Amino acid sequence: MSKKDLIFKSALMLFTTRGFHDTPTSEIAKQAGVATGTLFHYFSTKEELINELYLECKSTLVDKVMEGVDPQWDLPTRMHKMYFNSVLWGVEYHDKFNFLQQFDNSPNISDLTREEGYNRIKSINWVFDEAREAGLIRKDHRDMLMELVYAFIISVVTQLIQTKPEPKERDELIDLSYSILMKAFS
Amino acid sequence: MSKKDLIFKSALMLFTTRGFHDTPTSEIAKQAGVATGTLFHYFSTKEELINELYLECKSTLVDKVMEGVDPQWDLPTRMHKMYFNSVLWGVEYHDKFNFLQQFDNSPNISDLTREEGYNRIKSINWVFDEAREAGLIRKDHRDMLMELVYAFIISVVTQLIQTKPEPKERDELIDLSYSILMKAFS
DNA sequence: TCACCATTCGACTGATTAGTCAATCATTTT
DNA sequence: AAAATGATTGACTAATCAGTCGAATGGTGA
Repeated sequence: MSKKDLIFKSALMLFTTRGFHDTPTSEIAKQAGVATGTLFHYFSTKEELINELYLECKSTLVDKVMEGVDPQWDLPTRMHKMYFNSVLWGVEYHDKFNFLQQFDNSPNISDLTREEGYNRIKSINWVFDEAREAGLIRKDHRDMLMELVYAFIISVVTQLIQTKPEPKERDELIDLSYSILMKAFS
Repeated sequence: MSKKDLIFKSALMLFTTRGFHDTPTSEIAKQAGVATGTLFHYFSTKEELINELYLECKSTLVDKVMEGVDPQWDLPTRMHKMYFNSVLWGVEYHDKFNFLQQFDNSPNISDLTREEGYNRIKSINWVFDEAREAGLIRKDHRDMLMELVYAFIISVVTQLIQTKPEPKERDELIDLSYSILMKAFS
């Protein structure tokens, strides 16, 4: 693992457990096994570090959600796969999941970064609009419904992290929650 | 307004906009119009200040959610009223709403305070147990429903704060989200 | 061999911060 | 009116932190 990645990993862990301003750069460097000078060689400020970390998380999010999704598939199949991937991402990368939950609306992330982050996950939102057009979910109040769908996913992930079921039962729960989602939002 | 309340008010604003560790006590005192010594006369440490602030927020939360809820009403009526009150609380007191969202899981709040905060909102959680007893939801879904309700409330409040609709449309949106929520669990 | 540059190091600095303290000021009690 | 209690002040200090800098290292190509 490169020094840069070691710094990312260390910062991710420390920022989520101690918060941004209560995590000294010296501690990030120490946990990463590098000198502070090295940290500032890769990231000119602590702010830049957290902003890049934020984008890195958003990128792996969209990668995982889109993984194995064939554009040729019909809409319901793609939606189901993406929903499944979303929840699995939250469970498998729950350190990144936590980080995004904590810092998505934090003042440490610049407006520019937030905008760039929004661009990176745009492709996920497209399918939502497609589903509305196709009449799979109700048409009114687009933005609020989207928020509610995300809220739904977040609570499923939180629940799975707390109960830690076996893979088989876990997958069944995700499928169950998906059918509930589709029923509730149609 | 007492000096203590002025300090509370100033700290609430600064903690939510700048974060705990990026808010100097000197700045809290300045915005409150008092000397730093006065702040430390009322709160022996900065930690104590945020912990007391946390409990204060929890208390006004439970007051608002339970406002006008008659124990004589049947369960669905009470649940609907409480859901409505929760969202309205988030909109009306959105500084406190933001604060709790940011600091509910922050390491700055001590375990003792969190426990005390949990005690204060206990009466809200009872209604979930009641719903389970009454067979309104499946027994193993209690925690899941709770997570989902909280996640829903957060996204509805966030949405309402962003779009600032008229009271009539606002109430419609709250009811829409509530009906989706209920559909998910029926 | 040597020049070059990216990488790495960690001691160091200037700035900032939480909390102290000794001194007033205000109010109530005796 | 004297004494006591509590509220308020802000200059001060010891500690901490983000970011700097000059030196050391090692790889690459001429």
